[in-house]
Amino acid sequence: MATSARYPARPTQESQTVTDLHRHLREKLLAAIADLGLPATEAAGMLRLDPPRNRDHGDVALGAFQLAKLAKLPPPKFAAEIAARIAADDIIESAVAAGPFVNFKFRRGAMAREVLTAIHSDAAPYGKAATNDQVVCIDFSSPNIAKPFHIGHMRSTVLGNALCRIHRHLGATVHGINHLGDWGMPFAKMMTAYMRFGDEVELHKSPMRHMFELYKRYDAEAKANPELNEEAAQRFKALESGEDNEERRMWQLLRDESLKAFQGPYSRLGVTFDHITGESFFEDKMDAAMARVEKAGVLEESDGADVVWLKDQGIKQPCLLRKSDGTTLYHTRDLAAAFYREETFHPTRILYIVGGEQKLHFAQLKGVLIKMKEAIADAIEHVPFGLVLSKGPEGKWEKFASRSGNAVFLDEILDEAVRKVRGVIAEKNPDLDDPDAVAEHVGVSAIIFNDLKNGRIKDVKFDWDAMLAFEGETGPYVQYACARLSSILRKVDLPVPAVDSIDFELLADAERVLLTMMDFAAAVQRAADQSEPSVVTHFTIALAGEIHSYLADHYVVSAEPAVRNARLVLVDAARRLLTTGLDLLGIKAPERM
RNA sequence: GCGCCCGUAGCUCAGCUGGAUAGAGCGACGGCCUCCGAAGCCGUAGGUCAGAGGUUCGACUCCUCUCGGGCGCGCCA
Repeated sequence: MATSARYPARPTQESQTVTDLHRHLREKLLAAIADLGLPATEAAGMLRLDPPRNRDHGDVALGAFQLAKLAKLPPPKFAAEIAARIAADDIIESAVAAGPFVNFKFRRGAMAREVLTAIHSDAAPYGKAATNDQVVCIDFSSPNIAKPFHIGHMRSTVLGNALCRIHRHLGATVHGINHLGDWGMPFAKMMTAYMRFGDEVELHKSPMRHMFELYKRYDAEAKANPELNEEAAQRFKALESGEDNEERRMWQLLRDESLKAFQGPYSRLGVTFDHITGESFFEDKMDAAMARVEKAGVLEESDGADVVWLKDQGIKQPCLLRKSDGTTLYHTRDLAAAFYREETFHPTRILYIVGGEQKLHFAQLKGVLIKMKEAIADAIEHVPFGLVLSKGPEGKWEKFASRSGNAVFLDEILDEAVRKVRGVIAEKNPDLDDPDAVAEHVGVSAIIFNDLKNGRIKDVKFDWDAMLAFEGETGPYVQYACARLSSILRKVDLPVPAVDSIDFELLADAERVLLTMMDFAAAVQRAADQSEPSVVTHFTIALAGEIHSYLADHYVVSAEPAVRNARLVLVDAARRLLTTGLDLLGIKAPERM
């Protein structure tokens, strides 16, 4: 599909952020390649510098296969020719041919200077892209507020929050949007349930619990009484009529109470939105959206419903935009939302952080826009994620279902995590100030971190033990590194020296830490390009591991002044970078824990 | 039935859009607190990358098929 100027292709690996050291090496290599008589542009495209699997080989490696073919030389011979043409200088320490590879090493002092200066510079956040014209709408969390906030809602919330932060860090204009499910049949069912079995006192006392009870009761009763669903459909029709009637007042009441109840989990998770525009927000915009579809000449009637066929795009199921009773659907509202966002925000990307089971829905949404020849179609991007599974009675992993009652309220999980952290604090750090606040913070972070650790497409196996583990690759592990670094800075009780003032050569023993730090910018960029926050999560784990390892046998406080100063800058940089990394995930780094 | 996703160590997962001996954490076993936080560090054991073909100089990575698990498929969201 051709992309318009308004909706340019996504950033590619080529434009990916690299350090000045890499740029320097790349220039040298291009000169060497030119010296060997290869066509410059073609060769430049083949010039890929990757960190070698085994970092003992070097800091970056060039696999010379493609270039050697272009040069009509055997790869080992070509690699040797390249290596011979890269002279050591104040940045490059060595270039060594190893079979078909060329391995490069940067000077440790140059590496330390580059990465530490960049981290300490206040001009721009480390890892920020030079320019960024992207306007990114992120549609996330978007819970159906007629149901309680449970573990299943957390993924979209936490993933979307992290993606908002990551894009902002890269300098994009971001609109975080909570597209609440506050319209349609689920809401009508809740209204019906409330009017039949509800209790106003209970509703105000504990809205989430009460609505959960109503939800379960409705589900059970509707199985025996299908007319309940008919009543709900009628109530939805009455609501959508736009008249000031009982349904509308009921809708308002339930919506207000739900929204209030949802503030609890949101504030605990530290998640905020730029716009809370639920489906109901588009109530008065759907006629215009439908008219636009009609005008494009793609709307067809089928069994009394209005649909758009997408067979030419390989989608067999039609997209339903209006039911035979005249009411609207999920698709209608998403379409109206897409038009609204286009006009209001002029986005380059619209990310829908919605479970993978809705893949067809978003393919259809995009398909309709493509068929209508709407430019916004190019911006539509479904960011799917895996299900949350729980262990069933027979030990099999199965989908959480709120109706079967195995749903776990998010608050319960957070409370459990906080309780456990509180216990750890009592044991390990009994003198800590305000342990309850720290426990709340570390416990909640552990849950968030756990959710952002694995690739988003994977199903999450809900496992209390893993969720509440605080050792190894966990949130507390990374936060602990931050606390430990802060502690060292406190103990030294000296201002962190100016970066320029230290002898960078003294940090040669921290090469693994420095090398890991250099990966940060690329990690953030990749996380944004692929909508994959776990890349950042893994970065924080890696850096925490390297700094912990370094600290085990490199003392700061007792080192001689020149070494101490250099290490202070390193420690401060590691703390800053870990803090930034965690911040991108929506987690704060504690000074003490 | 059709479409899509997943399958890597006992468990939970990485593997940077094909590259050099497949890496972590947990669990197991063994070490390290008379210098900065042991929520830590160091080491040992553990893998025919589900299976079979194919493409390639080179495949965990791409293609085809098979097996296993999951999700989706017209008036729900």
